[in-house]
Amino acid sequence: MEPDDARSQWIDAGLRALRRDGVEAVRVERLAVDLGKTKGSFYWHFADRKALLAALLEAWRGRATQAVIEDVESAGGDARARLATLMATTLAADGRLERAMRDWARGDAAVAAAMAGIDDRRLRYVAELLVGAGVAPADAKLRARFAYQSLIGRFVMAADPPERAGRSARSPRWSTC
Amino acid sequence: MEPDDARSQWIDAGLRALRRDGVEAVRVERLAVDLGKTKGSFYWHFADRKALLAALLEAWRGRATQAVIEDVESAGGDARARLATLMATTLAADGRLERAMRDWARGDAAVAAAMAGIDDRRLRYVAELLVGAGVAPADAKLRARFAYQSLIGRFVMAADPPERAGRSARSPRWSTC
DNA sequence: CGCTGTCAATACGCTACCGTATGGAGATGG
DNA sequence: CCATCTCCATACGGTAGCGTATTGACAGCG
Repeated sequence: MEPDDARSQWIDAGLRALRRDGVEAVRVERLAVDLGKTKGSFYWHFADRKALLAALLEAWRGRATQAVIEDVESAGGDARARLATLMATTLAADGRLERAMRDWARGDAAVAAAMAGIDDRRLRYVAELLVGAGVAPADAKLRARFAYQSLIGRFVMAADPPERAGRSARSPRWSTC
Repeated sequence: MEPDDARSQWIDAGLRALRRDGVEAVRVERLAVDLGKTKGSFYWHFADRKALLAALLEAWRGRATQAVIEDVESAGGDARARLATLMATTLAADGRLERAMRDWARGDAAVAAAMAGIDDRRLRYVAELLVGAGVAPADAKLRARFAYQSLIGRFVMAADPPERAGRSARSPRWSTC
């Protein structure tokens, strides 16, 4: 977990490549050039390219949901406030990695399963917040799904994903839909 | 345009590969095997792989928007009915090609531009239908965007895209959101 | 000083592709 | 009958990338 660990360097470089150009760009020899190392190092730390990809998936999974939820929870406030925090956080987030992961999920069952789990977790969290904000439980699931899908759609549609769009005022009025 | 035209066969095979496994899977020699031909044929009909990809983009662009809109328009009914038709049609559609195109758009400016144009066209159509259904023009754009994004999100999220889900009853109540 | 474990560089073979060059079969017209 | 045009097959050279094998640098330790 030490940041100067060579293995972590490979993983970081892999995540950068994944974020920038998708899974197909995660190439052992390219990362080696990026890091100023050679394949000899890589194959010391990883069995093969597949092992690196697995590590990337795992690294991302840890940060994908837990971090955001914890941030929102720690920010406090009532359900409505936390919902706003969540939306602001998510809308301001960089969707590139998310997008690359989703691309990757098509064609890799393990990644697809991880994505499905993460989607489910996020959906349950949003629905829970909605219920806390006074939405009828039956409607909450539907609305959560609708809102979440719209968010994903936004990320996927964006030619150049938000990346830190600055103003978040242009966003739809989530809480009123 | 004749369906038994050899060039069209290459394009169809390319679209199949694109749909199944994304742009990266559109490989000249693979398609050649699929078609029981060889590269000699391919390079007779296309200058290079890039030319095939351009043809794929063009082929898809023709069918992506125009066809759906024409279908809905020809089905008739008032704006509300046409909106329902559109939703039913789109929800029942196979999103794999759509998804592959969107993946492809990240990393290819021309594809991204085409996608943006298509998104815009669809959005304007949905907004127009919403206005016809009595929604205030100012709200129509917002709602159209929200609904459309949600649709894209649905396609992208689906681990195994609808493909022809049979029942479309489980879908959210679009017209009431 | 040797020994050993850790990490990295170099060199190699292999596969999957791309694009080109060339030849050849079959039709069609003079 | 031959000339030409269309369409495809075969053969080739080149590149990118994977994974392996081998060697070396360096540190800690006995």
